[in-house]
Amino acid sequence: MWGGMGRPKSFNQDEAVEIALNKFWELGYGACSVNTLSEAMGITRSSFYNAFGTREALFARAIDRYLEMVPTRALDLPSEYDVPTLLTETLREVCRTRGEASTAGKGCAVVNSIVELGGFQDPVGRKMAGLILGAVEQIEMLLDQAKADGDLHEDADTRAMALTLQTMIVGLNVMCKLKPGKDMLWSIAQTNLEALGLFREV
Amino acid sequence: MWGGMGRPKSFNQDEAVEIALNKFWELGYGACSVNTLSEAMGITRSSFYNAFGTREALFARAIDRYLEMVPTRALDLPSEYDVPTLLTETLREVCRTRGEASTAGKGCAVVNSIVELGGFQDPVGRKMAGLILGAVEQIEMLLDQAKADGDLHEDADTRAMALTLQTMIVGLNVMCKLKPGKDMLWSIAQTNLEALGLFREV
DNA sequence: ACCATTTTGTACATAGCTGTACAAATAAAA
DNA sequence: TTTTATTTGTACAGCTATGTACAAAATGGT
Repeated sequence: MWGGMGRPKSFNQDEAVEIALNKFWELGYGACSVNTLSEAMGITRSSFYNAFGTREALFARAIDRYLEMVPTRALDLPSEYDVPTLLTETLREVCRTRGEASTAGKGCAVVNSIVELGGFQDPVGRKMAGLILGAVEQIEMLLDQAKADGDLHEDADTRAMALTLQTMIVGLNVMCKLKPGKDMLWSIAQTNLEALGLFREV
Repeated sequence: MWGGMGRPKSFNQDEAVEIALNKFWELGYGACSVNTLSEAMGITRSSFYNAFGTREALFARAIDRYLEMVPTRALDLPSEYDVPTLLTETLREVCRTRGEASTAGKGCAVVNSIVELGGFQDPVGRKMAGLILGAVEQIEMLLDQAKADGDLHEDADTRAMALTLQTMIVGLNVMCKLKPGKDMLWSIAQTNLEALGLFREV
């Protein structure tokens, strides 16, 4: 074979994606120009276009990275808890994370994108909307499991309950922008879980 | 006194504010340049600056206009209904309005602004956040009334319930961006009201 | 007819963003 | 050392946004 491996990148791709995620998260998709992003990454626009192609492609990678750290991730993983406890503890974690002073008011990158991009109107927004609707289905599966476990009444409408829970989670991701601190958020989550008969004290 | 009344405006201020509101609502604050706005209004940028001063000042007027038509407005007005019925019917109206095909996915202008502007971080966002927190207090007052009327248990935490209801309303204003139609939204609202013991069939 | 007042149209200077193009730099392989 | 591959720095042309400035236009009062 001919040819060498070429000049190596002067930066770490994954670190750059992480930086981009934080910018997108903090400022929103539209407010993050290629200038803003590449400057934050410490690379030139030239390298940006070379490495990521388009801003939208980078955004997709940034969201993938985000999904690895989202506080509701526990709902997708196998758990040792029963479903009500899993939901209670996951929501406690959501409230803790979203109320934290260090990430004050940033909320959820997916929710932010949906609102900013106009939801199903926009191609990127549709992808984000799909993530939320997928999460609803996952919660519905958990609630069906709870029913099978005897943790939920046999005639409970798990689809409606799942939608309600997801709506509260989405709501929390907006309410956390009103003022810092987890107390208000946890009061909301706890009231909601209790009303649905899903609250468990560990 | 000297001087005449000067050249009259070639456009209607209130109509212009209404047009601006629809643009802000549809595209978001950041995406509405003075160019975009004045073009939609059918006036020159010159007239724009003359009539409204700054984009932020116009936004404030647009939001005032919005608040006159927000579907939760009924909660601030005197009502012939008891509190649970008022809440049920208001939420039915929220679901109807937000699910309408004609305004598909626009959601709530206040919620959109809070998310876009970063909530309490931004001066404009803080004003919007204040509107939501004020609405929570209004709902709390209504729930206290419900308690006095015997429509709510004496030991109900009206503050926490008000926060929960407002969080659901905020959530609905995001969920309506996922797909059009009122059915999903009303399923959420009904489940929530029933869980809180506030649902009333008319 | 003239004046004072206000709006409107046009122009200007400054700045930022976009995507592309191309040469310089860096690395490995032949 | 030469060749090939890739990244990086710089530059460019086109577009858009911003805020200001100033003359032209339109009105009522004197």
